[in-house]
Amino acid sequence: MTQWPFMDVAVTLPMPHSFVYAVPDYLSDTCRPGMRVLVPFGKRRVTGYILKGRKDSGDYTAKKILDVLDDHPLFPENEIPFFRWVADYYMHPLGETIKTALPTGLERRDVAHVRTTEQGRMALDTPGLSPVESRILTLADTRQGISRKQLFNTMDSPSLRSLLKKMQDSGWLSVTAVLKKEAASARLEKFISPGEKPPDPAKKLSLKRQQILSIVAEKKEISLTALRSQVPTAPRLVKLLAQDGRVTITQRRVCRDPFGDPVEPDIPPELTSEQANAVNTVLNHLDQGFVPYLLAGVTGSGKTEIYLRLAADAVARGKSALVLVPEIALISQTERRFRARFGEQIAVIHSMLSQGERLDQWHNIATGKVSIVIGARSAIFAPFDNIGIIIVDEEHDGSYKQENGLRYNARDLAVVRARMCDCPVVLGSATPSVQIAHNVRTGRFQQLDLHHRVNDRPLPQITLVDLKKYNDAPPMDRIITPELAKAIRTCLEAGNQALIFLNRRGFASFPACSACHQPLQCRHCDITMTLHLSAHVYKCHLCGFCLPESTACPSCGKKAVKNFGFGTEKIETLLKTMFPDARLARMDQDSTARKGSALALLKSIRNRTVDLIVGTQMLAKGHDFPAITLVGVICADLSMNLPDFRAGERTFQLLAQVAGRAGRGDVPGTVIMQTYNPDHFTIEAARRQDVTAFYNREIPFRKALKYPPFTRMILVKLSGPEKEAVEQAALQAAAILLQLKDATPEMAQTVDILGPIEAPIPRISSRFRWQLLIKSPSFHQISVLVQALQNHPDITRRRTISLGIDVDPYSLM
DNA sequence: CACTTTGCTCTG
DNA sequence: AGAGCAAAGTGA
Repeated sequence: MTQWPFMDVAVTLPMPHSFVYAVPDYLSDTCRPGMRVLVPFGKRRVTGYILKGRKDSGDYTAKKILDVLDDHPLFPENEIPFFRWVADYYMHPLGETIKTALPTGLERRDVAHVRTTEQGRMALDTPGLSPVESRILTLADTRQGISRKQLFNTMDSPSLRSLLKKMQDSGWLSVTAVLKKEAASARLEKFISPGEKPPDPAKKLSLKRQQILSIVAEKKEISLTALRSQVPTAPRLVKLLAQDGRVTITQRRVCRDPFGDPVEPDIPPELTSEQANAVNTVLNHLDQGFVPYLLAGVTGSGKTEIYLRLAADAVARGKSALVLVPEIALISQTERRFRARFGEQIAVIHSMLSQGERLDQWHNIATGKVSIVIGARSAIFAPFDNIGIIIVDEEHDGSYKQENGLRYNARDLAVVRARMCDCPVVLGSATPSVQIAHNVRTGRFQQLDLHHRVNDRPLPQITLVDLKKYNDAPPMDRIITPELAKAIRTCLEAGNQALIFLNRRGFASFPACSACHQPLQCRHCDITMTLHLSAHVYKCHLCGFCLPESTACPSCGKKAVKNFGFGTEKIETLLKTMFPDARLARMDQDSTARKGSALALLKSIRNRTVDLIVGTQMLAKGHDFPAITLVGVICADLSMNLPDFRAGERTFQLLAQVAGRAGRGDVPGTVIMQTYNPDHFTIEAARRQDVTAFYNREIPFRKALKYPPFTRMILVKLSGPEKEAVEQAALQAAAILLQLKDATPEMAQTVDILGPIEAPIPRISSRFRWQLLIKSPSFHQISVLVQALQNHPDITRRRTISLGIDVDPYSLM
């Protein structure tokens, strides 16, 4: 291997370009692209990623790499162009893009710490000390001191900077750089194997030692942890035995296993003719390299089996397969089926893994131990160097879009990465997004169809119930109408399961004061809080702020808060009184917060230890529960009136998906959908589960209003702690954009700048929010425009205002 | 004038 | 991002 004297390094800081570092001799054998390094950067040390070697340092005097933090690259060299593409497209610094792609907790950097000196401790007694000063001296009086940043956060005194300087100058405080360690690291374990020396009969061994030797002799090799479970004092004894040469101790990296109980291997079922067709179409066009497919298959048509076959084929070709799935709950199900087929050949990546588990999965991928990955959105960055196919299940799902930091869309990146790897990409959905359906119509995607459910099971019958006719009915009938109640009863009496869907968690979604008529607002955000009865609090769903159940109205001080509105918790209580004999479960963010509880709930549904399940959208998508014959939708219109051009699309998809949970077993399914808008085309299309009808209505609307897929958009979000400053910045940003736009006649024609407007939620976590929407049929135009804005001195200068750039926004909130 | 506060540059 | 420094404020 060529040894380079210098390296291009991307540091984990918001820097647009990479930096050159010198490789010290003692590291020249270890440094390779894809590894993390600790490098000096200005006055401190930060983590960087080696991009490539170079023979000279250019015009720079390169500083030396201080340390190499990996013994194996975290990503293959051929993934770097992909990272560059992502950084470029989403206008995010390269180093931070790579950091987002990698498992969390791998960063090391210097953090400035402030510590009280002996002199400072004595100064505490001096009179005339300001309360701020004594507070600092107290806070910083620990072994490590307190990080400068934390100090700035805890005390918002404006002149803190100069005060600290003064206190440092008088010798009360010392400032040191403390190297922050990785939060996640490899787990090392000791393994014991028989030693070189033959057992010495002259030397008498204790019973315990003999026991250890016999275990080790029998097992050939055993981990110290396993040995300790048999002989508690093993750690000490083993060390002594090793000194005598009777055992050998080796330390090795071990994998923290996130998999639960083993899965029985399955027998691949025979494909339906439709399934076989789809599989063969993809396989017959492998020689064409990159081909994007939309696998449009109705709910229950057996898309997963197609994924399994395609992945198997990729592995047989000596390549790897990347499978993206929207959420953890779904991963568990897909993971089971993949493990049943492929055994231990798979890795999983999702948010319910611990940092260490995620690192180990990543390591298994990067070192080629596995060739299939199943994961949520971030798995699109899996460090494979030889991808044979990329699959995106439930392509339409919004959870593929990351909504903070690097705002990427994993579904879109799947297509980009497939193009770079020159391999097919299959996006599957029963309710394809308007975007992808449009790509099929314009010939950019190939469509694979599954019109029939497996075993020709019928799609469920969907009945709409008009909620308007219950406007004057008792409250109970307005939430669970007599039609729905009757259907649940019939379902339960037949011994089947029913799923009740409401896309809103909590007990009461609209607490308001009966004295002053003000809704109960969050202190930090401009939204109404939600009552969570089981936790006895009102909770803000945006920032997590809580008020006790017994709170007085914040605006008038009277204890007169009444709980209007309803969520899943309330439905659960209602159903409990209506069907006291039914075994009831609720599945939403609150009931699945604990690790493993989501899995336990899904298991109880599959094992039929519950009859009636209330849930939010985490239950609506993708699951296969054969015993569910009834799906009840409490309110079909909830997501429809959001200020977002995709509200209709989302509503349609959600309703069609949730309906698809019914009738996946031998008994045909029924769906009762309660709605205030039974005549709306979105609801009507969902009732008939008619994707085409929905598009035919939706497409002209998108075209007329110049929305995607007919336009490209970038949403520019500005936020900051001061209302006026944010507004000023937004107006200025708009002026800059407008000027740039008008300077180019072509842009003046085609680019639309909407806003600036105050965001639909004007304040979240005490930050005020404004936004601008930039539209044009040409992505290049808006990209150039926003990049110019991002680099504009008037914008970069304002340090209290943060600029968020959302390319291809999914939500306009 | 002494001392803050703020803006700007630079980091290999 | 964060550190250092120069320039602009601020109050006598």
